[in-house]
Amino acid sequence: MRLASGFAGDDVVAENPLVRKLRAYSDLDSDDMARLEELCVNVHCIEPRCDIIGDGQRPEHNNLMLEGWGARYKDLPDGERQIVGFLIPGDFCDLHVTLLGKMDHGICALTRCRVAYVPDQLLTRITSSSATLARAFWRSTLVDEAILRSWVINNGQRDAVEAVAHLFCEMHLRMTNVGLVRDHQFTVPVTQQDLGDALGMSMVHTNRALQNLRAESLIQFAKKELTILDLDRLRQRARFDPSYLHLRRE
Amino acid sequence: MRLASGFAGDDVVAENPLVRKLRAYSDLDSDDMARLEELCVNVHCIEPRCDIIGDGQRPEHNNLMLEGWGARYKDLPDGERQIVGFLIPGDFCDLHVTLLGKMDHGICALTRCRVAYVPDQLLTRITSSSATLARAFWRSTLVDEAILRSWVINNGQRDAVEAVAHLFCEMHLRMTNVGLVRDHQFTVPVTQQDLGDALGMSMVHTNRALQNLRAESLIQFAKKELTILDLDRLRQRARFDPSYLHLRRE
DNA sequence: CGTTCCCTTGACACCGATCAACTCTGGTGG
DNA sequence: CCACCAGAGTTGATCGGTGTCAAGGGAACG
Repeated sequence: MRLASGFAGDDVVAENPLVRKLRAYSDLDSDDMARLEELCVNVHCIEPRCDIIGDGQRPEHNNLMLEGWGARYKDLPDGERQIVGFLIPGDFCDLHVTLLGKMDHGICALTRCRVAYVPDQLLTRITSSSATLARAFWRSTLVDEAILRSWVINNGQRDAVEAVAHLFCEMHLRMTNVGLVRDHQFTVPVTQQDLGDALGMSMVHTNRALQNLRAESLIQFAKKELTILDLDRLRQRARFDPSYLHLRRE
Repeated sequence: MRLASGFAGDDVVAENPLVRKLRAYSDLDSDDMARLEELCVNVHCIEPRCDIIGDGQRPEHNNLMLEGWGARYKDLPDGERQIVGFLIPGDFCDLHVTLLGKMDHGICALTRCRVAYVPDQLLTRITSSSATLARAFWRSTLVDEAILRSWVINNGQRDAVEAVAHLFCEMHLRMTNVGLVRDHQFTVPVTQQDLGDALGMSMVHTNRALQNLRAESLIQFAKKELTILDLDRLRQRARFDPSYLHLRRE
């Protein structure tokens, strides 16, 4: 299977993104991988700027992102929107949220997305048939939590330029992890408004932080394509420590 | 069993805090509750300002807070500290983090704490013997994640006064949930420095935000005791919506 | 070829950081 | 009993980062 993302250059890249992602945390045998493929049969397309699942809804299945980017968001009473997470291929939107009942935030598509609807029973069947996979899912939720902690730090302790740089470093690793980075370049299909909503700053100031990073020759960012010109210096600028992502390489 | 916290007024309050907490999410039968009690046998005392588990350590057991307050924190290269979570009785410090290997943040005691060391095998044995408990643990980790999202919003979109008010509303509900609130009053054993570290603001400004809330007759806060004078107005001021905590009442 | 969305730039106001000094409290020891 | 001290809280003055407002530019698209 070859994804339409335009990055499918070799077999590894063309793999199922969920498989790619989980292999970063655990060794999977071919049975495990086959089981993961099973999860991705019921695939739907979502148009950009449409909700994959809205705030307050009760999901009937788990949404698994196969292609495209999404954003977790929360709309506030005063009309502001905070983005609390970006979703890329291989990410579950709402793993086990059926346990909680209602969603306490929404998830919307930033691009046209391909999303697999995974029934709860299928998920429980698969995790109970493979302890490895059960652990791999656990690990991925723990990493999601670690990412959230790093976002709290981002909004709390870093200035504008550091915050943008840090987010780019994080997305660079996560995208690499699912094989979507080529020559230090990858798609970041967000507007500067979205970036600001994620980092808790205004669009104007986000723009100036980006210009700052460009002026220092650390990145290029145009037409939703991000190129990292000097990874080491970018990470220094962001005070980025990749350990919270718990990837086996790095 | 009667906790030494000084709040043990009736039998319900005197219950194991873990039992109290999980009953907010799920119906537990007496077997389940007995199993939870089993988790709390190996209890240790931690002195204030000591690490319960340090950044980078590999935990050999799960730490369960039985009494006292703790803080998740991350020290940054420049000497700043960001607190990314408060731990109160009934909270697991590092549930399943053994799956990830190293801790990516530290947890320190804010007061003298009583902490149960729960071996991994015991935890897995108990969750596999009761589907209800397995689900209850899942739910509590999902709520932890929801709390983190609200902290991102706190640091991103709210001004100083709102942020403090929101944190107090959250702690009020969480403390109520484990029976540690009496007459709208409960212990919040943090310094204004700690508060600032949690909210991403300076101690001086935290102080001014507190004075603001006091001037509006919304709270009293002295000697680590917080009294909520007008819950409705405090929640309005904080734009607090309790649904993210997914408690069955509220 | 005009509309729309997104990016960019400048001016200005303000929130919150920083620095510094002072108070208050509780604890310790003479 | 008092002197001293350390930690926490409080206050005022000043500075800088960021938000806000407003206007203009550029690219994609029908």
